[in-house]
Amino acid sequence: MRYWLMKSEPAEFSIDDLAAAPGQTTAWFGVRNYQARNFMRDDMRLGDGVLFYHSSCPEPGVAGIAEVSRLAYPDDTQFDRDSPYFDPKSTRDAPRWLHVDVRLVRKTRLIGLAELRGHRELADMVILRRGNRLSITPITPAQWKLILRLAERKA
DNA sequence: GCCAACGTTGGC
DNA sequence: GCCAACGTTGGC
Repeated sequence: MRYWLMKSEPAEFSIDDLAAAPGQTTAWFGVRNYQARNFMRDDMRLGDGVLFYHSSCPEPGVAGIAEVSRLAYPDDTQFDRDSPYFDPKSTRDAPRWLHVDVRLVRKTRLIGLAELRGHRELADMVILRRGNRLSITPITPAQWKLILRLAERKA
């Protein structure tokens, strides 16, 4: 069992959108970075823990807990000419982009970036490192435990 | 809107 | 295979 942090821009897909989705589940469509794809394709297992992170928004931070509910399969948006995620170089026979499904476990209070940075034990979180833009990053069991504990605290 | 950091592209 | 140019990310 592994743990992950997955970024989403709430203007595009927020924790509330996930809560409102059928089965409170979504395909993690739109990833177009090989490293992030490889995490989904090669390393994610059913039941892996996911921190749902809001990025590029007024209040960036962890907004909820989710879990991997389906192993990697092709991302349909790569074949859709009308999608911003269309990839003309990808084919049905050899799809370039895969994604997992993610299911909501529960919303949490918003744990903001400043708060995350305030914890020495979280200093190694990939997302807190300077210049990091990777949209899917591994979380250690210790980091996971601490952040879940923070989630239970009052805002 | 700014800008640092980083990934990708494409000419050579 | 190098690397400059370019585009994107994402916090501020």
